[in-house]
Amino acid sequence: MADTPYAPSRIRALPSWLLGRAAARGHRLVAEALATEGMRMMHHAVLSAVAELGPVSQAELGRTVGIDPKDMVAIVNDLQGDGLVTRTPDPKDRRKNAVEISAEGQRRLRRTQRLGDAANAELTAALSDEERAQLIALLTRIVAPGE
Amino acid sequence: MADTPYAPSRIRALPSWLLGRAAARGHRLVAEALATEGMRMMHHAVLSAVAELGPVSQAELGRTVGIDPKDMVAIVNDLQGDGLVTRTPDPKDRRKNAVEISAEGQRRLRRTQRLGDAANAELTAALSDEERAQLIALLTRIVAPGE
DNA sequence: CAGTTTCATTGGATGCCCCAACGATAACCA
DNA sequence: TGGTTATCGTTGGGGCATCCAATGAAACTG
Repeated sequence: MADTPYAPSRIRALPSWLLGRAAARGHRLVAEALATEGMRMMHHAVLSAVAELGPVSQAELGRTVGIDPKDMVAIVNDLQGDGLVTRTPDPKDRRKNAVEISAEGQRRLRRTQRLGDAANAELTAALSDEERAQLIALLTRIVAPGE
Repeated sequence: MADTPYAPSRIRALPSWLLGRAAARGHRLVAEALATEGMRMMHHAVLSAVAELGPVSQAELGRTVGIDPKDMVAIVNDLQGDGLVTRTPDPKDRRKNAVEISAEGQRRLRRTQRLGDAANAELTAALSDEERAQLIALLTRIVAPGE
């Protein structure tokens, strides 16, 4: 301990630290890319989930994307205000809103998906295809440790 | 595109998304561990950097750890209030504060380092030693793309 | 010596996460 | 059936981390 007086920071070698830094860079790159279409990351994630799940309740959207119901209200409000999704009462369960993507939402989603992919390509530009696949596999196991 | 109607979310396979999720889990694990010593992540990081760099200005600390000067003021205030660091005016440059770790700060740092290491072990528990080293290497290249 | 830069500090804004409550509705179960 | 429990959307509030702008003091530059 005392014999390593000026060792390079232990913290910088910790997975939690590296993950935080890498995530920050990824967030910045993606956010900047999406901003050119006036979209934010969580809005894009929700829009993508809506496109994928079809008519879906806000609660299920929140579980899928990992967003607090409180924040989901604001996001769906924004998406609806921009005409990207529709929010209609579910006739089968009148508690729920059936959130569905609109035609303009699909067009917007195609553009933002391209932007997101490009940002991710830049994020992992230093990696080969094989290394990128390795990283994704390792991260997946860290994110869902029990599954 | 149209032939994958219910494909699992594209977003969940993006490095930026996985990094965000993994970083969130790492942050949660480390923060919970450090909380048992009444410390927060950034406080621990700054304390570790102070121990490593010796008497150092807040600005250099901020550059090392990647913290906004505004936040550094509050963190050093807390660390000083807990008697973990000392903040004395630098005689050579009266703009700077010379931040230095105290004896109690070193004791605290030893404990929080153990806690941080344990949390990181839990974070990467699903990985073998070799995979953990791979992950660290890949993340390092993502964090510092040009270097 | 004048202009520029750095430093510590303050102020303010934003985004994400968590907890609590509410009225309406649905599901469960005895 | 009726009474309890759970879910849904929504509103409210708070904590925490990150970021940008500005300021006065001090140092550096040419």
